[in-house]
Amino acid sequence: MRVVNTKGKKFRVPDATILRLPLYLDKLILLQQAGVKEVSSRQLATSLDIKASQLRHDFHYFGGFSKPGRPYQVDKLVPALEEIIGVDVPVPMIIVGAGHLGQGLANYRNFERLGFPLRGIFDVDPKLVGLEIRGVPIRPLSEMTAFVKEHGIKVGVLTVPVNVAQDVANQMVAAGVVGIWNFTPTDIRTPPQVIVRNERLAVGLMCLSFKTKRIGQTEELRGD
Amino acid sequence: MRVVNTKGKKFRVPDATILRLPLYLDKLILLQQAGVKEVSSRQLATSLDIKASQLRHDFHYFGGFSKPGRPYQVDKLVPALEEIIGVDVPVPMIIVGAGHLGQGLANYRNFERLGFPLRGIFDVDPKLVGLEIRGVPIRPLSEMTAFVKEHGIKVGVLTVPVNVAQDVANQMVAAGVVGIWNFTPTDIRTPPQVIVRNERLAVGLMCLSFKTKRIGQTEELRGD
DNA sequence: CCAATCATGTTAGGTCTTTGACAGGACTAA
DNA sequence: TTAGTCCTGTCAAAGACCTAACATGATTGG
Repeated sequence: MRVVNTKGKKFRVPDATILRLPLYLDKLILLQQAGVKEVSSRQLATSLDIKASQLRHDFHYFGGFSKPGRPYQVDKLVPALEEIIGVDVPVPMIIVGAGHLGQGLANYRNFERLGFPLRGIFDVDPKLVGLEIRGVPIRPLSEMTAFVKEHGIKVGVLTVPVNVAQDVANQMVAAGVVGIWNFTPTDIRTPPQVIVRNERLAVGLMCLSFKTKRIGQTEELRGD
Repeated sequence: MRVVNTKGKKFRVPDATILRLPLYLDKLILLQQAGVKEVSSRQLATSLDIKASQLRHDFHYFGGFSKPGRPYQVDKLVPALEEIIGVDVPVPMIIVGAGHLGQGLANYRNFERLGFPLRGIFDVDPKLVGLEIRGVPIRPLSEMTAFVKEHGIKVGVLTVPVNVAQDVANQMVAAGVVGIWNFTPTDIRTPPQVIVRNERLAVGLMCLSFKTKRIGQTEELRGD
């Protein structure tokens, strides 16, 4: 994965590093909210269950964010990472499907903070239309296409029932959405220029279960 | 990560492979539901955006699931993977926090299919207590500890407001839960033998945004 | 029966990622 | 000032992982 730095110079950054940047930012924002001003690579790395040298190595791709002898300043690191990840340029999004999962996500305050302002919520159910969640009204699905075009919506969250997922996704793509965050447990087909991220919750659960089942076997498996 | 195969022989399987197994299973179950009987490594790999040789390599750690010349049989592969991952031994779970997110997760049918039967839902709100979601009643939080002990609950899903997350997690741990699936956007502290999986939804969103923002730059960045 | 095709199992080699080690800057206390 | 401590930036070596390539087996059509 190639990235362009502030001086317009191109340099290569490993995918593995890119994937960790959001984790760093997420943790740093928690620290910032807790009033922490400085954090060392060791502290930050420990809290993320990785090695400090790896964290410094990652930061090194971007030139480093401190100088030898001084820990990182949270208030400087957060905006620096936000710019690298692209959080500083807001990406307006909509949620399609206002069932419990959709409403639950709509209540997540952190999305705004992370550059994803929620601009609209859509559903076919007339009983839901008109309700407001944190100031954002639920609109009829039929208005979605016009809304996306008018507000330049880039990302859509798909939280509809499985059986209509593909159909609704098609509408989103036709309206101009370029990224779909798919919470339905099925695959959806899209043109190649549209990016789909499948949030397969069951996968996370399986990983957790895999680990918990091996707790009792620690003795036997020691030495890994 | 070490794993024991059916003959009781120990062999090492890379972490990266382990993490892909749930993805394979997830996709295969979709195929199975669609009535597909056979699938080649190429087809399966393409749908997951990985190389076919990698998939075969992964399967090779477990001895392979077919023989040269014949594609994989979905109906044999699914149970084989289920046993390896541990899905065949059910892990009863509860959801703590019956807000929208909690209710949304409670509606996810796939969890049962994947070995995680939902046994209980808990909340402090008296207005929610007594409601049923797919046959599972919402109970008062005060009954959680006894319930966990009585039913041998192993995994708890944490979908409570941020400010009470740590407190509720403490109660879960004290009751005997060994795995916590944390949906609150904060860190929770637990004894080392309790496994916490943080489902940082914002991280997934950031990865999606990172990719969508680079669509327009493809020209410039070609050659990665 | 034979050739062509399609498929997996298996391995070695290359690539990517992580890790430990260390040079040197900054701060603190005496 | 100086010794001690803590910290980052940097790099090379070790380790983990991925991939292309190929041997071999199954199937199909002629």
